[in-house]
Amino acid sequence: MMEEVTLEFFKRIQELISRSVAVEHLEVDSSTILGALDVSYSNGVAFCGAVVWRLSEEVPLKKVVQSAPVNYPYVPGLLYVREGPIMFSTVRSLDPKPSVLLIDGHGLAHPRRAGLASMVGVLADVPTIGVAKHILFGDVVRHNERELIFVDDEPVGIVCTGDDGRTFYASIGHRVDMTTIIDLLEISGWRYPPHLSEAHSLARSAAVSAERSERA
DNA sequence: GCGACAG
DNA sequence: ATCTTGTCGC
Repeated sequence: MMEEVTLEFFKRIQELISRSVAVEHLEVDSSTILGALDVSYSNGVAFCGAVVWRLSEEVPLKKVVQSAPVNYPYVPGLLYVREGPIMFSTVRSLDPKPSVLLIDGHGLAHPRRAGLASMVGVLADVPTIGVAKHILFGDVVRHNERELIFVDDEPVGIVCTGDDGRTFYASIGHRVDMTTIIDLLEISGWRYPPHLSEAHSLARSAAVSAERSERA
């Protein structure tokens, strides 16, 4: 558990960074370079898996894994403290630089409007979209045929249910708008982004192989 | 005070 | 997230 003063400190940073979040339209087409990030853990070490794709292709352009010791516990609302640093480092190592990043977590659908996706997006100056498996904050409202997530009476995300019945939550991270998110989900057939599934298995397998070499 | 709570 | 146990499908 973190000290109260430490929690307040990290929350204050979040509030300031949230003011720098830009909501603007980003065009996505077949030439878009899409990146996906996820983190796995093993024995106190975090492994960040990153996969880069050309939206028009079915095979990733590049796969990268970075690892670093875990320095902070998971605290709801402060995931960025735990996963932000290694994601930030991994994003900077990406070449080519993705035109937009999918990040495992929320963006503006957050009590301080600055989830992991927004924090990484602003700090790395890269467009980001947060994609989480569970809701953290915001009001889900039916709007025509879709379920939108509202924060401060503003639509910041959308609730989706893939063909497999699994629900996920996509929200604005940085430098994208709802149209960008909807366009991207449309292209993916409204199912959980396979790019993130790939990043997850990449990070997980890195963690598992690290466990094996440690036991040996 | 109690329940909720990304990963 | 991770760990553990049990069931299902290829």
